[in-house]
Amino acid sequence: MTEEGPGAAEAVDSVLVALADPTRRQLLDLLAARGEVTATTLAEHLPVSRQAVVKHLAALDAAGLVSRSKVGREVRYAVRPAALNATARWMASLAADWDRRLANIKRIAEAAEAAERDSR
Amino acid sequence: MTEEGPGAAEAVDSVLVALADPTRRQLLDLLAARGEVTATTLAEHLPVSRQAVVKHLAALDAAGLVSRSKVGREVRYAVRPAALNATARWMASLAADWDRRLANIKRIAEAAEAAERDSR
DNA sequence: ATCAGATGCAACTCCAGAGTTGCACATCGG
DNA sequence: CCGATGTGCAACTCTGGAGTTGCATCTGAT
Repeated sequence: MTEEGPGAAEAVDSVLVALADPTRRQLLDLLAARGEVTATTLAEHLPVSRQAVVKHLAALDAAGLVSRSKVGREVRYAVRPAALNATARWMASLAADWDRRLANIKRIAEAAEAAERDSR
Repeated sequence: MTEEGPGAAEAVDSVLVALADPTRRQLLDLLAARGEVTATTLAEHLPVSRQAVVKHLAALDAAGLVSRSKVGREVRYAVRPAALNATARWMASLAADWDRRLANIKRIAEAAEAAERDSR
């Protein structure tokens, strides 16, 4: 385990940074609900300009969370679940790792306490 | 579903924001590896000042990712897996939701294509 | 009592990124 | 061809957060 190919750490980083912004999460919600949508259409449903939406979509694209496809003169974006899934698994394994270490520490602490009790 | 108590969205937000910073992730790594550590000790293993570490720990504490415990004159921090686990589950269900919607959209698109083929 | 180590508080600098505006460039419809 | 719509590019402002420094405060040890 802990072997998920080169650049895995950077991928997780970009996904976390992307998800940290509430506007970007809202964009992902809209994309998940509507399928393929253009930046202009998305901007109509948000309190920010089209350019701001475009920048956010660029960040989401760099993180692998959305896909771009040009259709005629417009660019349609769609949600891409793979990266989110990978990050969710990374997070779950990290939490499991913490649990394991905490159990270890607790065990050691109890052993030390027992030794202390015996010594006096 | 989608009913995880009041403030669930804010909790997820604070966890994502906390995890978005590389220094804070490094702090979590150190805490997971060493158990209970003080801010001063953590700062010795990082390229930033103790005050910076304290601020990061405050953010992690607010997100529920670490716990504080005063022991004499020092304050020891420890990792707390629950919040990370909850966020991992939230993320996994979100990814599953996207998958479901994408499957739906694909089905509709294929049905439309079939209708198009029949009509001509 | 006193010194040293640890934490808390406050004010400050600095910069990445969120958002904007303006305009140039492509493309579709008539 | 021409107007309308959609996109791309660039420069700009501005706020929040990351980091620092200085000092005050508290506690443990000799």
